[in-house]
Amino acid sequence: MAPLQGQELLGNLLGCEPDRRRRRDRCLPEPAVLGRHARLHLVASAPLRRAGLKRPLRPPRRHDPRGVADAPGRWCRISALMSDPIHVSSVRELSRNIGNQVILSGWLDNKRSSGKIAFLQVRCGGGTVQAVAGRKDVSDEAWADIEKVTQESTIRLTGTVKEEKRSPSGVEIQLAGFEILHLTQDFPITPKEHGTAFLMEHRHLWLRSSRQRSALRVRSEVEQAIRDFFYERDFTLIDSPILTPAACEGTSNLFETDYFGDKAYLSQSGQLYLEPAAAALGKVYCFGPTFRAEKSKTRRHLMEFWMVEPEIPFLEFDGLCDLTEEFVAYLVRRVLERCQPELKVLERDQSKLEAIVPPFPRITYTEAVERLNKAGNPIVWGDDFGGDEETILASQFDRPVLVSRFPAAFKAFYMQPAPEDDRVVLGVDLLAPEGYGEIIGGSQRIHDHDLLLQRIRQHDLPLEAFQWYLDVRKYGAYPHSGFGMGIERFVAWMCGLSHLRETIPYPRMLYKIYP
RNA sequence: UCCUCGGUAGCUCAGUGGUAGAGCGAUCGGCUGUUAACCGAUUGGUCGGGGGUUCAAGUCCCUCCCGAGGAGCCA
Repeated sequence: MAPLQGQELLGNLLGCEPDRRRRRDRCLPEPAVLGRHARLHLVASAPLRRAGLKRPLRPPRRHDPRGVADAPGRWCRISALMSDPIHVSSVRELSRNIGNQVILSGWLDNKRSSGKIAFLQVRCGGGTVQAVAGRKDVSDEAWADIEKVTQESTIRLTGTVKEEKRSPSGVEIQLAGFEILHLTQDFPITPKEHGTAFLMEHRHLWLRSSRQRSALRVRSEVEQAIRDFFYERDFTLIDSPILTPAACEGTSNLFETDYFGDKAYLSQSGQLYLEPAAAALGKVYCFGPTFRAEKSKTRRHLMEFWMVEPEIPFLEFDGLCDLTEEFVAYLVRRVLERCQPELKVLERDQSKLEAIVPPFPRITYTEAVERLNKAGNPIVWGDDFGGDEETILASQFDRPVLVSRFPAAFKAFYMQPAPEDDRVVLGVDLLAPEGYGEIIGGSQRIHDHDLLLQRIRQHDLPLEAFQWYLDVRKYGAYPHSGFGMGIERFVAWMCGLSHLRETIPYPRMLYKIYP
């Protein structure tokens, strides 16, 4: 129940008849949750006075910030002292405080003023609201402060909330008081344009801009949706280790660190650690940071990124493709449902996202090669796709396409060979539309001990480092499948951003680790 | 690592071998409904570093540094 504030507190408590002799009296719902700054003054109303009760009733919890008026059956009237403004910690709370006095602390986004009127754009709780002050509405001291306050200064303001069509948000605060908590000098990011190199040097301050705030809110929603998706389907979250003794897949470059005299590496995937856990707990997933020391210098790569990886026992390849499709459709729907303000700030073409509904087209690698050749791309069977190939393929569909059954030669060692043709493996990549490319890579894993051993040897991997991984095939082997999704690529797709660096608060890129 | 393009005021950028420029910001003044407010004035420079060609280099050449985009690799 939303706290009752200000004038709403005037009324009769607990389901009694409204006292119609006083216009402002109203009947409160039961139980009434009182706003933080409500001061209760309960007095016996006429029927109780007639019954002989003369002294005021004590309020249930006087000055309790979250007080509940819980005096069931009492026949009494509440009145509130209206002198204290209501503390507001986010501009989102303003729409239910129309007409009330509020007090709000935040940062000054921008200011526009003429000689005798000033408009302040105030950021509070991630959103912004316009505050307006006329010269005569505030004290001389407050007006002097309004005149000298600078962009990104910290301020505290008091005023009345009102609906106002001329305000960008439709709500406005008519200022009564204004106070500078900290006067900022020369905030580097001005309201005009800046280059990305400059903005990245000031990433810690760039976060305050509306587009960056929106992208990070979408990221937060996506991460919440991921956890909800797996929680609702009875998965257990397994936090895989970040420090690992050896390469998980052996192909990519790893960040090396010292581990008490031994070498250790930052994890590039949690999947291998998930497979033993799946034998213990059933459906599992991991979700955490991942590190690749590849010298990739493109808009689609970060050195540190977040990956979610589910692993499902007894799920075979077709079921994996179904899960991939269901997962992506769920996340897109959640973003559309809960991130409307953010998508509007980002000017995302939402019709492109609304089209992301099952079923997704599914083609094999061999079919993909044929399609590419028809489209004039000279790729031959056995080559891996590059960015161009992914874009051409994805552009042939209006929703993500699942490409499966790749040549074993360029895929990871643990992928299960296809039953009909052992030159290809049961791996699947999901290519997103609009040039966003590979979002998900998954596969059915080899569960036969001897075959996996053979693959480890073929890939020249250090056998001793994989003994524990082989144990999964030694003690109760089971078919299983899973996939990995890069959060930043997915968020970039949702937001329509061309570069991953804006989808993570502090991106780590080639040679760049500041701030 | 390779390829391409860049580096000029705090920021974004013009600049034809011949006097270093604009807009924004900042500072000062004006303006009672602004929407990246507007109007006037002021302020602001190691032209990325070094070397060379030239009477003269921001401009041409060499070299190094830094940045952006892409390739490979991948999510």
